[in-house]
Amino acid sequence: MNDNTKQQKVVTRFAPSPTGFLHIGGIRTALYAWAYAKKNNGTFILRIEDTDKAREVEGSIDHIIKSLKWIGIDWNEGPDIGGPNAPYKQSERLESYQKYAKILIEKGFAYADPYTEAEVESFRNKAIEEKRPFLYREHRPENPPVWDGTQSLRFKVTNIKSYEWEDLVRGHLKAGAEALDDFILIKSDGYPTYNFAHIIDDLEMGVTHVMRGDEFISSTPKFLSLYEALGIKTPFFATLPPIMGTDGKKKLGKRDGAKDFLEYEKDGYLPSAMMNFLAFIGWNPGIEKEILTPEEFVNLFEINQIQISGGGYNEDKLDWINKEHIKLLPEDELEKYIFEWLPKELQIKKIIPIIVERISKFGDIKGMVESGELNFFYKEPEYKKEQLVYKSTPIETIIANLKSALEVFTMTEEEDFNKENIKRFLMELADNLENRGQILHPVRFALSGLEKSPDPFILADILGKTETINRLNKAISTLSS
RNA sequence: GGCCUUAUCGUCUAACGGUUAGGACAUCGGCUUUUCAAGCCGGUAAUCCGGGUUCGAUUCCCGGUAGGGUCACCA
Repeated sequence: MNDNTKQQKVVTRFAPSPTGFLHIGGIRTALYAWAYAKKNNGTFILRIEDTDKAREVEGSIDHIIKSLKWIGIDWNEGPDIGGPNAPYKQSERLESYQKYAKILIEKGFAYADPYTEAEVESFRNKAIEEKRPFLYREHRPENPPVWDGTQSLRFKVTNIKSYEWEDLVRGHLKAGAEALDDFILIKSDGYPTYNFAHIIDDLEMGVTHVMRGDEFISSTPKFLSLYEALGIKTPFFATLPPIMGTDGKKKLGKRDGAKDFLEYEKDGYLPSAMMNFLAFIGWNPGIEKEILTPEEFVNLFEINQIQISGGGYNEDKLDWINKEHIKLLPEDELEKYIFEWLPKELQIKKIIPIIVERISKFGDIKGMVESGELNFFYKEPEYKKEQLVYKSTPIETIIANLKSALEVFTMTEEEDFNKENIKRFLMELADNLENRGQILHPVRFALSGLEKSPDPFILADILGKTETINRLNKAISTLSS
């Protein structure tokens, strides 16, 4: 796009405000900024925009850090690790904002707001009533008082025009002069607004690429006029597409069901799968491969492949991606990951294939454990006599079949009692019947007590010879009673 | 209401004027089969509407429609 882009070192940032948990929208923004910096051997900064004391939620910063770390995003500079441009919390950078505020006042680009909040509110209401956009500058005081820090400080727009600019994702963008107003630089409580603070911070931290959601397009003229007044170069802008809610209509937000990002961790999704999933909401590398490791994603990532239009997300796809990532896991990691979710009694190697094979039925591993499908292992199954019967097979036949299975199992040596042998023995018996279900169904049911479960071979293998025989005996006596 | 912005299968998307409009998820069917899954194979399914530019528009332009954003001492 611009030859200079390649020359300078890329510096990106993610700058959330600590007003609660992060949802996938925020993480996605962080992910792209992180990936872009990483791909270009640049710097990725985490900055906390805590200038709104009223909305601040205790513990948010830890929560943000935890969320980012879980998915595998790391940063070169941030509030927890410091860096050359410390501090990384806006509430600790007040002197900087003061400094630039004074420069703006001196240059005639800022003035104190003499109105009370109620007065401004009435101006606004009048504009709304008249169905016009609210513009403070229409009420700009002629002789504003000297700013003493108790009033809010406003930017004075002098160049009222329609701005046009280039966006790395959206291309040519513009906004009407209505988007330009005397916005507040510093609030009456002494804290700067986002509009002011982020520009100063980006300047001081050397941010080269600003990535954010499309809700900032309309305020870009404000930023542009401030860059002009300060006489500083604008960074590159990359506007990210919104993530829509599941209904595909409204933009995703906390009020319409956006989950705390860490919920996905609690449900047992794999962080690499989550990253893969989020990467594709709003970006596409143009190849057919869709399962990407974090490394592959970073290497493939390009700003010009970021989507323009908003996209919804569907958890079906997330479940599928999760399953594919589970398949990618090396054996030891797979075991570690799965065991984390299993009750102690279920933490045995043989159960792993069952989980890998059947997880997509439940979406996430937490759901699978909670379904009770795995309980057969440590809980003696309970069932009714009829449940053991396959279709309309006579009870006597079922009993006889269970007895022949029992006989074969009893004769099998402990060390030969494995899935392959069990299957071979059982299938030999089954093939002599008019229907394989006449033996396979009752054996499976005797072992699991479930209408839907893994096959009887793996069940017997996991339970072991002794327990398998116990359960078959129990089934036979249940049927005989 | 002003300003801005977006528009391809149900969903996420590929296509940078010429393709039988491709892929993935979902869905449907088949195979497999003791159940539910999984796996393999196959099918259905899309360029919002109307004008223009062009030999030729999903692609470029204009209008309409629909969605989204914004108009805070929130970010």
